[in-house]
Amino acid sequence: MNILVVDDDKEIVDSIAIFLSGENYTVIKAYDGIEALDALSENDVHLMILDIMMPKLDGIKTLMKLRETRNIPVVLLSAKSEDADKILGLTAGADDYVTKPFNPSELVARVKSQLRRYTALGSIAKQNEEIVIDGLCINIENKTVRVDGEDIRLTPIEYKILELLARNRKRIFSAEDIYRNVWNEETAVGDNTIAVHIRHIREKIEINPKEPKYLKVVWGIGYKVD
Amino acid sequence: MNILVVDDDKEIVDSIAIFLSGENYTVIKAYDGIEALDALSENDVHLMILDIMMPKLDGIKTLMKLRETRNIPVVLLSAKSEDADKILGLTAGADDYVTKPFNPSELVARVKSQLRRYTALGSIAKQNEEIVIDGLCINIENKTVRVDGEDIRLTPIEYKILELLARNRKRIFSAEDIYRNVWNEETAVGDNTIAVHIRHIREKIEINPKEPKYLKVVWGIGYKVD
DNA sequence: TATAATTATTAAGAAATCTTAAGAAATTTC
DNA sequence: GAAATTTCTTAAGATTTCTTAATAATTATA
Repeated sequence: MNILVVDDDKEIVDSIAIFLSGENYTVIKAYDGIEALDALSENDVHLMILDIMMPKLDGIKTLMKLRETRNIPVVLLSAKSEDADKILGLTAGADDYVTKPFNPSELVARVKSQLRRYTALGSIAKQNEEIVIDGLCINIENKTVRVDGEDIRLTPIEYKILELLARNRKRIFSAEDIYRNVWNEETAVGDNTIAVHIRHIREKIEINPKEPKYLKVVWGIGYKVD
Repeated sequence: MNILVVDDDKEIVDSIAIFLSGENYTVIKAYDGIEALDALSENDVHLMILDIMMPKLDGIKTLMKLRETRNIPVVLLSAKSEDADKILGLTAGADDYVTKPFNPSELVARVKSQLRRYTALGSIAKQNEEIVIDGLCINIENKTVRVDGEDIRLTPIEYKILELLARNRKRIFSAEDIYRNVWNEETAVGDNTIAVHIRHIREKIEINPKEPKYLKVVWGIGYKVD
């Protein structure tokens, strides 16, 4: 679970990070609203702890901006314990409100409580999303693939590559693009590794791998599904 | 939306009721833990506001009893503002904690916040009595499992894991997912616990654990029942 | 057409993941 | 408080998946 901690006071961010890390959460740090929004778009954040008073973009505005697109739990932090502020924050779409100075264990307990509900059974409102391209059918939720009604067994990496390409139909991905998206790392793997995976996927989903119907190569650029 | 308000102080219950009614919520009242549990079984309650210090059955015990079967949001009320109590309450499965004396508008804001999340995620819990998957039959109410008509004895954790997977048929749960749902905690690194429990469950419910019919592995991702 | 560049194929060893077993630690039961 | 049960830890063995490397085939271009 990835938690984004946002406060312009680096000491506070660091101390919160220590407590959360102790509970095996991954912590991402940001020091103002702009940085927070950047971090949100670049990472798979599951919960945000957000200070209200910050330079550039304050917590409430950041929260409202976030709520335009995302629904993750947000715990507001503030020095003010004015009821009016709490109400404003909660009305703006926060899930909880903690006033400074706070007991770190209480904050951790509140984080757990929010995550418990958010990730609880079936709560993650995943609709049964499917990508269908001719006879190729990818079920995102169950991570299953069918071709002409027949179930296909893909390995985790094979599946991720196929989902990436199918999700972005007609877009061309270089080997490097695929690597970055699937492995989430910088260190490059041997450059024909991708080719090998592509071959394996083709072997499984194509009638005739020599003349791929789904997974096509674009010479000198990369691969695509169209 | 129906809100159950529980406090042994009738004045408090009444004043909360006035504020909630003003927001068009329907209020159900109870004055101790026993009454609360009765009210819960007799009404379609969507959220509970629960005082901690009460005669007969205190708030924490009431909450724990509730959590055995239901998942509605619970806001704890307490005169103590001790952090230890907050943590205990939140750990026991509460969704929020408000200390007396409180600003009624803040309480209403927190109620709204909880309901927003609860209803947004479509958590209206369907409590199916039984899950049947071929010869596997799980009775949710009695927490019993039968395979081909024969009773199977599972330990509490084993049962919870199986129910989780069976309730969400075909959905794949990583070890981390299972951990979060069953233990309400994050996984420690290098943990093999889930694998061992899976093995034990298979030993009990599968004819041939080597070729599981119900509890299947999805390599590199997790486990599922389908 | 010859040549260089890129992609495809294959097989095998390396790495990661899962299974199994056995015993220790914690909890519950009697 | 001892025994039984349940849960967790550890580690070796089995299986699956990933990567590498060497070679073949294809495409573009000079």
